[in-house]
Amino acid sequence: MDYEAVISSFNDALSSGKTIVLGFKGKVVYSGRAESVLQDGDRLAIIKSDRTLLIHQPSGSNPVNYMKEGSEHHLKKDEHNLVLSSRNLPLKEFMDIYIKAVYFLHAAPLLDSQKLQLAGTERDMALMLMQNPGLIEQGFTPLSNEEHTKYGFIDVFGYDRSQNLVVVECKRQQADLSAVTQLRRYVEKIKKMKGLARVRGVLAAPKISPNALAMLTDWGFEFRAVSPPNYFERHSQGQKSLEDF
Amino acid sequence: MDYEAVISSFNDALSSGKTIVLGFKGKVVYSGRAESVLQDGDRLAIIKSDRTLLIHQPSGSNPVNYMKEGSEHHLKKDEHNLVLSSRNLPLKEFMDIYIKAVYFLHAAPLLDSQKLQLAGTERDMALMLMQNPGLIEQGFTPLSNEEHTKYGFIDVFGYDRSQNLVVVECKRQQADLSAVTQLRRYVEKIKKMKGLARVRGVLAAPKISPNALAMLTDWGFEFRAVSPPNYFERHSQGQKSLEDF
DNA sequence: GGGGAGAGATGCCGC
DNA sequence: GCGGCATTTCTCCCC
Repeated sequence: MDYEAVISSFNDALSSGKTIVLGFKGKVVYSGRAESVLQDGDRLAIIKSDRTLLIHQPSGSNPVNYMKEGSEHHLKKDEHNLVLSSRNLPLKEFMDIYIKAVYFLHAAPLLDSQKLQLAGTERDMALMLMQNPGLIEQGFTPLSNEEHTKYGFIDVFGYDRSQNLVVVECKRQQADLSAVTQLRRYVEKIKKMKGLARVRGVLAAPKISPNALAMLTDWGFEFRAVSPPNYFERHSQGQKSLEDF
Repeated sequence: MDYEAVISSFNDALSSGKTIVLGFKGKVVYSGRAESVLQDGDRLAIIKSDRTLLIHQPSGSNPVNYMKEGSEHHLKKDEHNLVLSSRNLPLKEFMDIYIKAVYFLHAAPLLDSQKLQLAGTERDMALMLMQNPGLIEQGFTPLSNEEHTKYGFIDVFGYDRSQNLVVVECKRQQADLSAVTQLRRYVEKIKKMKGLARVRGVLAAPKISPNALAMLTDWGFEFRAVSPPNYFERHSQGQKSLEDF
């Protein structure tokens, strides 16, 4: 591929805010929050309209290297090869890509103002428990959302039927040791703030790891098997599908 | 763009394990671990040789939607549009992309056997402290790696000059509340395993948040300002650069 | 802008 | 495969 033509197309695309996709063979060197070298291989470079740079290998879901939004990119010829230099001065991050071959270069002015609508998060799970407190236990009475925030980042917070305070920590997937220590931290915070000797801690998650369960029971806390709400599962039998949104 | 030609190119690329890049306008619907809808917009779809699918919007560093390695992908015509259906039956995940326009389609047989060489990780920081125990304090004696692993995932572990056990937790960036609770968990584990009343806990990080510092001192632990080793900074004044590797 | 915490987290290593 | 944990985590929310 003609390097002059590549540089020309690249600069044109960059200045007009197009999204650029480059298939190349080369080496990637990064220096910033850490340091890395990735020896020659075939990769995909993507420069977005916000000047984010992603380097993707032909497998795996994460980029092997990247530069954050607002970075500067310069493509230039260096002896026999192309070099793509990216820098982000405010973040003190630098990347150099030594390009040995260009397989393809494509640029298009992509426009997208949409945001992802997501259901089934931990927040949805907490809302579900506020609306169905019986999923924690009979007689559980959640406090309002206002009061909830007053005590910090506690997912669900309320009283059991004996007027004991209950702190509920939700996890949308299997709860681990850090979920237990997080719950413990919240319970201790409430005890201290309220001057109470007894505050119950409940961990609500679809499942829990054995070690986490051991630590949970050691600390006198409880586990409730609860899964996050799933819009599709709740509505699919009733004719409606996600696609209708 | 001719849809028949697109489908033909796509199927050919997919069956031969090429990496595919598709610039398109359309809607993305996902159902699996959660549920999501993303209304019409211009995006990039990437299918890697391991059949990972990434959907990227024209800004931001993370994919807005994705399907994991090993998913199946089928592109077909549906009335006036194209539909890319992806499914991963073992993971019970599904995605449908309703394509209103194809801006470009490119496929190339990318080959890459290299792994990223990364320096400046938390593990590197722990090794640095093992080799320079004075960074923790004078008289600190780390135990060997074998003994270290015996007690679990503790970063650095040793004795101070008064033969007190010291547990060191490293963070490569600012330490937060969860770093303190993690340290606390390790200290308690060692106390229990060894039957000791006193075990020191040290948090080594470049900095620490105010609340984390408060909790740390509440628990009688200590903070040491230590930054992860940075290969480039250590060698740049001595002529050598990362690029030489 | 910083702190705190979730994420459809992903990826790595160890058992 | 699961468990435990780091990540150049990234992203969002809220102060």
